[in-house]
Amino acid sequence: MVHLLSTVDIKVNDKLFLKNPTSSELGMKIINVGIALLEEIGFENFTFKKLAVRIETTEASIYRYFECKHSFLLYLINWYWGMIEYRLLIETANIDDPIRKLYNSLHVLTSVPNPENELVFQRESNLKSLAINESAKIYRTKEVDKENENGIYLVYKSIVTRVASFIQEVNPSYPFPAMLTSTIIESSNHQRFFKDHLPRLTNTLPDQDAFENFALDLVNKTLGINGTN
Amino acid sequence: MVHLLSTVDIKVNDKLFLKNPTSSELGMKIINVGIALLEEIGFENFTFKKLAVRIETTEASIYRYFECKHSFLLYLINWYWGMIEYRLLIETANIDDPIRKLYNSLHVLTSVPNPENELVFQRESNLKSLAINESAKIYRTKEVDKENENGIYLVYKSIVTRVASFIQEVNPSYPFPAMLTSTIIESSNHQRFFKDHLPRLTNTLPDQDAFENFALDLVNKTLGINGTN
DNA sequence: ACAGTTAAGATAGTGTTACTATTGTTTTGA
DNA sequence: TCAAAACAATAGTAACACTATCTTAACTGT
Repeated sequence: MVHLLSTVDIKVNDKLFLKNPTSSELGMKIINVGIALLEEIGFENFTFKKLAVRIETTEASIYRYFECKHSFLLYLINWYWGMIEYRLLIETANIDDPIRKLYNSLHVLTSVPNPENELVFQRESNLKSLAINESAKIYRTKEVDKENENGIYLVYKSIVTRVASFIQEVNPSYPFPAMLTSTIIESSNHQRFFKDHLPRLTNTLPDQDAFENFALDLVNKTLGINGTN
Repeated sequence: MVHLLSTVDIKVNDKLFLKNPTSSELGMKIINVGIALLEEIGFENFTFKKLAVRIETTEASIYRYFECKHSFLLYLINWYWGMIEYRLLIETANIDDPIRKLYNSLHVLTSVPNPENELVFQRESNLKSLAINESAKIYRTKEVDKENENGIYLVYKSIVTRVASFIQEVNPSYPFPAMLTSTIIESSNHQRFFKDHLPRLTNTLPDQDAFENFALDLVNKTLGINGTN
């Protein structure tokens, strides 16, 4: 057993790998250097060959861990979702006020973690970038239904279901809790992408995280919460 | 000159093609059969070779029109955006009430056109499917900044700016008009995708278009519109 | 200490993708 | 009717996405 990615172990659906990468040094290198390489050149230009060169191993060795680069990305995004779910659990534990639970959840879903500040998970901010830049590509494929049957999206669905249940506690008559939740998750990612690349599609506020404010305002007004944050 | 895609001609940024496909029979075949093939096998599995076989021409001939399959998809999505902008223009012309303009805009952005009902544009519903399934992939790449410099996203930005201006007419103090608009556009696409493939991420209403209702509710409450639709 | 297993490295090979280049034939429009 | 453009036919290349095989290194249990 080697040094882990973090103090808490995130379980990832075992259909996403051929051999568990957290079980070996090479596996960990694939993950860590893989995240960096994906960030650097993007999913389209990413190949196992390039990754193999960078970590001084061979394509064949990487293929012993992952079936293809699509599975690899799915694995990493699943890891990211697992992390979000874990943080959601912590940040809403022992809180009774449903509005507070919802606010804390929103923060977990929409904030960008500070790299200096990664207490529980290493590479949390790198995985966030990955989610912002690449996550939209993973399920918009012809294979989504098959993957879904294999349980690949369970964690994502569980996150949405959990936050949707907080929304229903806050406002039991609101008819679109899951839609609102998944819209905020997806929107968080693409608005952050827009901010960096297509700023006319978004709005910024001086010295503030505009998206967090946007999402909070949206939720408050949509659910009829009139308290001050 | 051959039979056009529609009665109104949509101008698409000429950096997206090498030779204008609307100017020839073969070009039109590439577009029409290309849309169908993309719908059938998805962007990942789509190749110019496969398209060439289906329309009984050669790869080389298709390459005379488009640089690569990414440009081809961008071209089609730009066509879609052009169509949306045109419909936006029509549906808000000669209307003074800003709320009505906004409602009509929302309908243009979020509704799925009936294939029987394509008055102005052929393939409008096919292009809508294409937008739902593939549009999220086009700008999440390392080339987005270069493309943006070439004006590829001008039409999308123009759509957002236009609807954002209606939002500001309705509620001048709302601080996130562009964010709200682009969130609704993107959300419309991914919620429709979720509905078909990952239904637990969304909500459905019996006998109604849940997303249109969700978006309308969102806008009404966010902007403080309290009239009945 | 040694045999057995497993992981990884090294190397090679295959079919497909994403193009580019060339040459010859047909179309068309001035 | 003649010149240019468009298209078809064919060939070729480098990279990509794998798969297979063989060897060496490392660790495991008795």
